[in-house]
Amino acid sequence: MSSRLEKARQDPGSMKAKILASARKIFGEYGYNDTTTRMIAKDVGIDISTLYYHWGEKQDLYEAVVIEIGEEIQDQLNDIERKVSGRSLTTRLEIALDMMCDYLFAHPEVSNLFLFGYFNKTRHGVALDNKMSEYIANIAVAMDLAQNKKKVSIQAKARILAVWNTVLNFISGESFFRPMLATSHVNYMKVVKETLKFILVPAFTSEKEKLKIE
Amino acid sequence: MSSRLEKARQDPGSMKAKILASARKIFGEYGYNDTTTRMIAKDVGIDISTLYYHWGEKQDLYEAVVIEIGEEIQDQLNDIERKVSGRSLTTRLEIALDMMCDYLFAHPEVSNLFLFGYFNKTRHGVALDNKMSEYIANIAVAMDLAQNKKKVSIQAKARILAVWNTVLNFISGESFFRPMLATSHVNYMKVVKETLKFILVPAFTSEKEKLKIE
DNA sequence: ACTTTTTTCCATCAATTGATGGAAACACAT
DNA sequence: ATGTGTTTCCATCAATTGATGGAAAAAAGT
Repeated sequence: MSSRLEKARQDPGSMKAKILASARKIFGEYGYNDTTTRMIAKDVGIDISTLYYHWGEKQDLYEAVVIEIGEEIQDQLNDIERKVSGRSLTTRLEIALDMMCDYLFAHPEVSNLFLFGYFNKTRHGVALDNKMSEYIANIAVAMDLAQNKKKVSIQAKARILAVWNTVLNFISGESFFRPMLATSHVNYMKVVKETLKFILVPAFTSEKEKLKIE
Repeated sequence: MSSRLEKARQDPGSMKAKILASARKIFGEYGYNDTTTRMIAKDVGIDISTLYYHWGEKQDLYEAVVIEIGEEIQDQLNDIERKVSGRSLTTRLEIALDMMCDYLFAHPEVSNLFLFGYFNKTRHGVALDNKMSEYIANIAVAMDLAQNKKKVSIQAKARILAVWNTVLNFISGESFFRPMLATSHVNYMKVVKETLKFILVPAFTSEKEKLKIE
């Protein structure tokens, strides 16, 4: 299935790639179980047997989507790490939150698929679990919560998870939260960024001082 | 359907009530679409037509579950408000987080159903949306983020949402997060509480000082 | 003991869904 | 043009699922 994904990447105009793109969109909107192969096929404009011809089982197609997104996240984290290196902790946090928000708001299916993966009891092949631990370790080091990728305390991990989730929730929950806030999409993005900084920056910057004591 | 719920409440030993209890469990575990009426019936130990005899459509049963949980949350918030009144902001936050965590860890299906409701594009009748705005306004006042229930700023609302989501995520995501933290259930609960306080208390207590300036 | 009402289960339906076989349509080299 | 391999679609299957009709069983009323 990894080779299938590679082929789709090699030729973005190929039917394989088109199907993958639609699959990503639909899976991201409805989750694995609520997405039917017919929905994806209709979105591409093909018969479902054509979809099966190119991708085989529904599961394989889903896994390809998950893998693709996993790599995208990794790229994004690398980008962020490059941009924030050398800055102060507060600035690092602010830039990281801004960049992550921009990316996720532009690709809302990503946060949806993450959250679907978290809370679904019924597992569908490869989840994002695998890479998750790695991401967390990297972020912990980048945010000065750990000196060594190998040795990240449980507290540090939990804090990263809290941050990560808070971001994902605001993106995925927009259709639910925005009516409550009675505001536009553009202003919602602004408020989300503000709120994230408001909540997260104090915690981690005052922790910096606590660390000196320890 | 409200009268149906009332009947179930009147006699907790009734078949109606047993079905409701099982429905709450199963819906909370798998979400609306991934729960079949057969799963619930099997959990109760009855035939599915018995279930339909008592509750009618699947949707009605689901709505009854949502209503029940909504009322439970309201009670819980009232409890909290009673206990924290008069305390300092920091203490209020700490007590509120502790109590909410205790309740949600004891009833994990509650946070699951909340999150399912947030992110599902396919709506299933009554969601928890309605009460949500009310809850937020109440919490905002209780946490000194607003003077008046009627006038809660968009920033205040967003902050409450962030806190609320962070809590829900840790509860619902336990099966996903705990392996990453490689710890026991009991210790997970402890770490979650610590993490929530770590992240949330500084944000809101330093805001308190900012407010004096404004 | 008898009706009458309520409750439970068996059998079944129609719609949806993941998946496949096989025929047609297409592409392309010779 | 002919043959070969690829791609696409139509028809269909088996399993699942929400839902119902009707008969049996249980409870309640007289």
